[in-house]
Amino acid sequence: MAESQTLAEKVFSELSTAIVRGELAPGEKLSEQALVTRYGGSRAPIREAIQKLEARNLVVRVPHAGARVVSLSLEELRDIYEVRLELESMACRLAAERMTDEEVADLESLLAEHARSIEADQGLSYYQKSGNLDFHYRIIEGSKNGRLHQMLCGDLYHIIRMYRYRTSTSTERPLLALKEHQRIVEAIKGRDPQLAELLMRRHIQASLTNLETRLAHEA
Amino acid sequence: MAESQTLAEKVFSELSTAIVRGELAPGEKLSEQALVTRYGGSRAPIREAIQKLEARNLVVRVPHAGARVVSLSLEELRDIYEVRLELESMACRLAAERMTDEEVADLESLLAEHARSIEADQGLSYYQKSGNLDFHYRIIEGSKNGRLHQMLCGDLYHIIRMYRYRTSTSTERPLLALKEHQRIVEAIKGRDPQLAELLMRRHIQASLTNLETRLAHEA
DNA sequence: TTCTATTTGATTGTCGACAATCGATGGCTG
DNA sequence: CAGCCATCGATTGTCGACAATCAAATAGAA
Repeated sequence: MAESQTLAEKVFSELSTAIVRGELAPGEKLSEQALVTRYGGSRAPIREAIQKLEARNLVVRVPHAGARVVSLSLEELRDIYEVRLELESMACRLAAERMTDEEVADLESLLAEHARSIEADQGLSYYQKSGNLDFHYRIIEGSKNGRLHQMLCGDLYHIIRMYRYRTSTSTERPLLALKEHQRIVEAIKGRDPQLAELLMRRHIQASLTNLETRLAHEA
Repeated sequence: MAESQTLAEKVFSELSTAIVRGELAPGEKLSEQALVTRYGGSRAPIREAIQKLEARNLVVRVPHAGARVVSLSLEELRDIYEVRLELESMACRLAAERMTDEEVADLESLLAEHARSIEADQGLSYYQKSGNLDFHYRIIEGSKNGRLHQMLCGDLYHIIRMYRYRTSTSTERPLLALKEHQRIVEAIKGRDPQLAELLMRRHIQASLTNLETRLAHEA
């Protein structure tokens, strides 16, 4: 059933996950010939896949010189986080205004589930990976702004996740994060856009400083 | 000297300006064959150009069905403006923090020039077109955030300009806009990020409501 | 007549080969 | 020996043709 997608899209999605997972190191060159022998097909769909990756800012392509996996400097990473901080705070404010009561209830039950899985000391890794993303994702969707959703989920998140893989080994602070999440949902439930925005801003800023210290230690 | 650019890029830039200028109507189909006969070359570079246009959200491509010039609904246009409002206000805040004194001085002289050209009742159209863009562009650059610059200038502005062409005939309010610009620069010069952000937010919001009423009248 | 199934036409996706360009290796000159 | 230039190899950009897919027009049955 999933065979209706074009070959270029399949290669694109495989390459995309490979880059995000770190299987292709930042700065590594993507030779069209090599990709042909690996993924099969001809050069045309591979080129198209590479262009799609370029559109998502996962690779950089320079004419007549080929494509390389993007390699961000600390300044560029900070720039991205700065933009994400602003956009996601905005999304949270809009979500407090526009989410339906049902969506808010669903969000609450999601957090309750997270609390249980943490309390049982199970699935800590789950919460770090998917759970955290689920929470943020729902709020972004709750903003009811398609372009905002596209920019955050389509463009920024892939890059952020790509750089998280290298640094996400250190012990997260799931309990603290969960509490922050609960307060945010509370603000949304109370239909307090300004408070919701402020709490989300602080929440992301915390994770930003967290990442910065880790990157500083690494470098 | 400018012949080192690849054919695909040339077609891309020509198509890009054609779309922004409205020579290609929204929703119009872009047949690869037709583009080949018009711009020359083969289908390969044309396909690449179309994909680049898709990356900038100027066309939408559905597999096996071809590419069409993007046609935004009122909701989508509102979404875009909502995001632009937030990002450019953010840029203004950052500019107040990070612009060098020299850049601020240049911005002041630019506004003085605008004031002269308006006072002389000359170049009103110039001010509407390039002048306004120049002002916003410099502030975005002053934010010293490359990603922010890319998102605003690379992705959002083309679409916004595309829809301005159809509605920019009504008499703008250049005098009022100039005054708002001057106040913004004053805030930046005073190194007051919060005020600068607030003023820019109001400034863009005004132009947004302006556009909305015009679109409503048109539809 | 109207709805459905089919065929047809055109458009897009894919392929393999050729030409243009860039980076590297090696030789020549000072 | 250092530095510049030419040649070579490899990679990318471009081309024309073929195969797969979709949309419309046509024919047939209820």
